[in-house]
Amino acid sequence: MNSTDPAQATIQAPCAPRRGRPRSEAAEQAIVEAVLRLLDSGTSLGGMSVEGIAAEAGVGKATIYRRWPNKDALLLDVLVRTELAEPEYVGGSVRDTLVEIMEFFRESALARRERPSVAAFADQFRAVPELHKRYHEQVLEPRRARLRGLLAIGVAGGEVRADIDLDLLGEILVGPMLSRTMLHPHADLDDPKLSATIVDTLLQGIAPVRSGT
Amino acid sequence: MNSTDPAQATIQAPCAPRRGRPRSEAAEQAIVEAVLRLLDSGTSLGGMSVEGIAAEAGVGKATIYRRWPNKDALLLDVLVRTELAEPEYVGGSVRDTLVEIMEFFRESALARRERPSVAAFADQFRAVPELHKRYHEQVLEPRRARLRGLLAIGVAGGEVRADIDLDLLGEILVGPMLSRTMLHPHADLDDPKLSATIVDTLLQGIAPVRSGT
Amino acid sequence: MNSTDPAQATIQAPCAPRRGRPRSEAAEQAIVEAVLRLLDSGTSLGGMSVEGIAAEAGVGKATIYRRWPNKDALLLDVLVRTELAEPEYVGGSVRDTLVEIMEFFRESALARRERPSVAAFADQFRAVPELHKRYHEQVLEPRRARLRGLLAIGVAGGEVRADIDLDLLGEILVGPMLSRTMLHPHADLDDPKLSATIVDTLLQGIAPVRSGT
Amino acid sequence: MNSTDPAQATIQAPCAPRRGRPRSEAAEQAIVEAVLRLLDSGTSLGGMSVEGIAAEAGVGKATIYRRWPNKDALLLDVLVRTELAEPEYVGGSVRDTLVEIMEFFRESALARRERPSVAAFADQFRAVPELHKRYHEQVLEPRRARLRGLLAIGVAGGEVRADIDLDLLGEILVGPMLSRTMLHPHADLDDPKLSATIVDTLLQGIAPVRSGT
DNA sequence: CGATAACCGAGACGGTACGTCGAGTCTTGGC
DNA sequence: GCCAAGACTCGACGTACCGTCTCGGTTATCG
Repeated sequence: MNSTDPAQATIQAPCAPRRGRPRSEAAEQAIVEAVLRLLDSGTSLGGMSVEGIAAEAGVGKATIYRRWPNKDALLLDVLVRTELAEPEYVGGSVRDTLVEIMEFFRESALARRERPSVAAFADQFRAVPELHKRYHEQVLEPRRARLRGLLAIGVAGGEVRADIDLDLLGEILVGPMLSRTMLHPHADLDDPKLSATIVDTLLQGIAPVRSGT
Repeated sequence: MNSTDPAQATIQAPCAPRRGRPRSEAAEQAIVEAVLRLLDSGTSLGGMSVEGIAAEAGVGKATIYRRWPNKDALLLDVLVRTELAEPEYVGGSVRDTLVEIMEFFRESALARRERPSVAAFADQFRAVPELHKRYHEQVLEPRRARLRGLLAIGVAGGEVRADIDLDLLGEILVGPMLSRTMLHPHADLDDPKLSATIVDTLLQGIAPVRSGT
Repeated sequence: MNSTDPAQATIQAPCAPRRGRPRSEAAEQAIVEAVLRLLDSGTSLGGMSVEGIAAEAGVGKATIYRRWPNKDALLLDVLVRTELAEPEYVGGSVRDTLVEIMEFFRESALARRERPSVAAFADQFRAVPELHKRYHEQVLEPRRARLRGLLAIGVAGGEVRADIDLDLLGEILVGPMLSRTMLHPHADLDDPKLSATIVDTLLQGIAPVRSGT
Repeated sequence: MNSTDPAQATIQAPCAPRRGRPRSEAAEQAIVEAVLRLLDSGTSLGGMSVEGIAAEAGVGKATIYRRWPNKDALLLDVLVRTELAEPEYVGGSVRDTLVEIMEFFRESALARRERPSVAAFADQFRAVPELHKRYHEQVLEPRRARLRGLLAIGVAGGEVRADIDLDLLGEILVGPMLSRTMLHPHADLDDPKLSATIVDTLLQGIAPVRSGT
């Protein structure tokens, strides 16, 4: 990822006009799929070029720039679109649901299509606030809200202590997955017990069982 | 950050020859300092160019490429070199030492010089294993070992449960700092109570104090 | 003049495509004129850089490389384009026409724009046959054919002996001009009688008038 | 051939110092031979680099620059040194001697070692007067003087007309060889009758035998 | 139904940076 | 003061992309 840096750019999803020939739905799809195909064929997100994408998609460069203001916006959009849909967590104890959530993160991280990874944008998030804003609004905040809701239920049901910052809790939970995605991209994510271990460790704490016991 | 991607590159610190005019120590320093100076003056890590660095350092491009195989290697090297030195954690309870460690991470993340941030490399770590290897060996693994040692003391002293994967524990601890650096680079890191909160949350667990007790 | 030597390069005049935005006629002209302007301002052909030309022309380097495969091809093309147009030699005796032709060569050699001189390519002609081929086809052969035609008329009209290799004759005639361009570039070319002297010397021979006379 | 052009450089043969260790004769020879060897192995004069020469000669670059002020000076020096020694023209008619001289030129042009050809310097002669001066003094002028002497004998003996500029005559004679070296480097030089043809053509003139006869 | 506005693929445009190479100079240790 | 080796600065090479701008041609919708 680079762009010439000046960190301006207004990141936005494709914006529609009103008159004349309408934009080709097919072209848009071809572009996104071309990115995915290139990713599959070994190109890293950062090593992607708009020219390459256009060629792979059989599309003119202008057709891309008509839809996204720049390369980063396109790539981030692909990232957002390929975010796995988080399942509805309906029944069960809060503990079990937390494990389910962690499993979702683990599988997301494993997913072949997860390759367009947030990692590629971490640096841009700092430099291009719009980029971060978009990802935050579309992915991070909804996820965080959902988690907060769940934990609130846990608090109400007595499964979770009431004096805890729920957002911080989310960050702690996500920590290991994030660490393995960002800092140790070759780390092992295959162990299906990982999620349960994390949740239980956090629930029980790491200090030996207290007092009277 | 980009490079032409092919993810080959042999990342290594400048390797010295033995015959002929020796490499100029001054030049090397000038280069690293030029990077830092550019960072200060607003250039983002990703927006840095070798040509700009050479100019700022008053050095020929070849002098840079003689020492590092490409831009990324140089930038990573600067990142490694500017990593704050982790203090010796000598006395006190394990809990207090953990808080100190977290404070170190928080301050690192805040530090002006932290701007050459890991975030810029997260994507490269996936694509260029040598890059990751170097960072892992020089920064991550030492840090992890230190943490493991400390937690082992905690286990021995009865402050930490014995049945926990210490590396995983490290990942959990670091989680919030990582999350705020990578995913929420504009997040608040100023609260000095944050470290204690995280450590204590983890020590006590988030489930209400357990029964019979 | 140098290039990295390997003497491959396919020298050709700018070749047009058929689809997409057509090549800018203006850019092409700007490039050639920039070369000429630089020549005027003192830069020697050999000391010319593509970067300098691009800058002077207000054009991207790629725009140059899109049209010519390398620096030498561009420079040769400029040389060919600035070759003075040989006048039509219509009336008069063959002797007078030969003098006219020699005058043309003399004036070409003198011409300000003659500065992009063949001399700069003499070495390349040996190493890069395509370069020579192009110059031969576009400049040398037409000139030689014209000369051959004229001399043939001379033979028919009894002004020139019939047993002479007309191409060799051409080489002999051109000799002094070539010598002064290549070996004695500071030699005197101002004497307007030079051409007549050469032609008459050659017509009459250098041996004293023969026999009966 | 290029150099950064500024056409200054003081061209001179290796100039000796006075104190300390004397210059290695062997090194000098190794350098010249390295150039010749590179020429043999296909490198063109223009495509030669000082670094390559130094490597081929097993010599430091400084050792070269201690002897010649720059690349062109070295190359010209090699050119001058490899100039074939012109034979003594002792007996026979002036016509026969002229043919011998032309043969010498033809063989020089053919000679394997003639590859370090004047052609490579034609452009530099214009831009770097010192370069031309040296070649002129060491090669061209002696040759011209010898020719002038011979022709003077011819005039005295009645073989050559008295009213002719002898230097111009030399240029006319050399013309075809020069043309074939410079403009038609792939031209045929194998015909041993060529020299006689040129000389006789010039002696007799190209106009039909004159009147009264 | 014909005009017209916005689309489309292709590819050229001015730029910036890449990583490499070479020129001519400087600096080691060693003879 | 020489030597080989190889550093140094500088500047150009030819390539690759960026984001923009034309081309000629196509396709919906409006008048």
